[in-house]
Amino acid sequence: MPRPRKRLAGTADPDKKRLSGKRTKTENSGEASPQVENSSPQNTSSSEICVKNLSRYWLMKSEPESRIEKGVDVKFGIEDLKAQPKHTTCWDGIRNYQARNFLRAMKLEEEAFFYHSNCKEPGIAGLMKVDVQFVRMMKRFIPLAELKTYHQAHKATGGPLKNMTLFTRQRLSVQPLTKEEFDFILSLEKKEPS
DNA sequence: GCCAACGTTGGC
DNA sequence: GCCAACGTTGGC
Repeated sequence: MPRPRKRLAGTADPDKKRLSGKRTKTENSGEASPQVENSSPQNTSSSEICVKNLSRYWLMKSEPESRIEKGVDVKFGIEDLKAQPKHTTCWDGIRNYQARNFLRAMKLEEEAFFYHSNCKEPGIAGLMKVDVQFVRMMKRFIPLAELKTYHQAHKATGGPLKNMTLFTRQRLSVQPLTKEEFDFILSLEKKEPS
């Protein structure tokens, strides 16, 4: 069943459902499993993503445009994050196992890109730190199309975005980035839009 | 709004 | 455990 991406919750709200909110029976393993940070480096999935998991940089998707789902507007763009008390929100509403495991693997203060999805212009809008708090806008919006162009080129040249999860794992709403990917994307801010 | 990709469900 | 049907994600 639905209940996709982010649904906001101010700092002040204790009630709301947390990201671990139990739903149907199918939750199995995911729920019971404890912190990922504990000694056991249990494998989440593909080894490749596991490795990235150690990189401690993230990309999190959210929809900046209004869309009603089950009577609730799922809109939550970077401006909405900024508008939260303390610029902070709690990232709930994630059901996909893999995405949830990544949420659990995050540590405070790690950096994450805020990605706008399912909208007119998809792409990376800003920076957050895990907490989840707004840090700053990108100096310029980095469109998906531009990232895709680099991804394609890097597949041939072995550049930093050659394995970017955004393109290799479609539909994953919380994903890890390598330091190389993260730094390269930050470097794009200073470049002219391609 | 369309639809490809892909995750989930459930019958067998 | 297989796999068809179904539901969701998200670009275009």
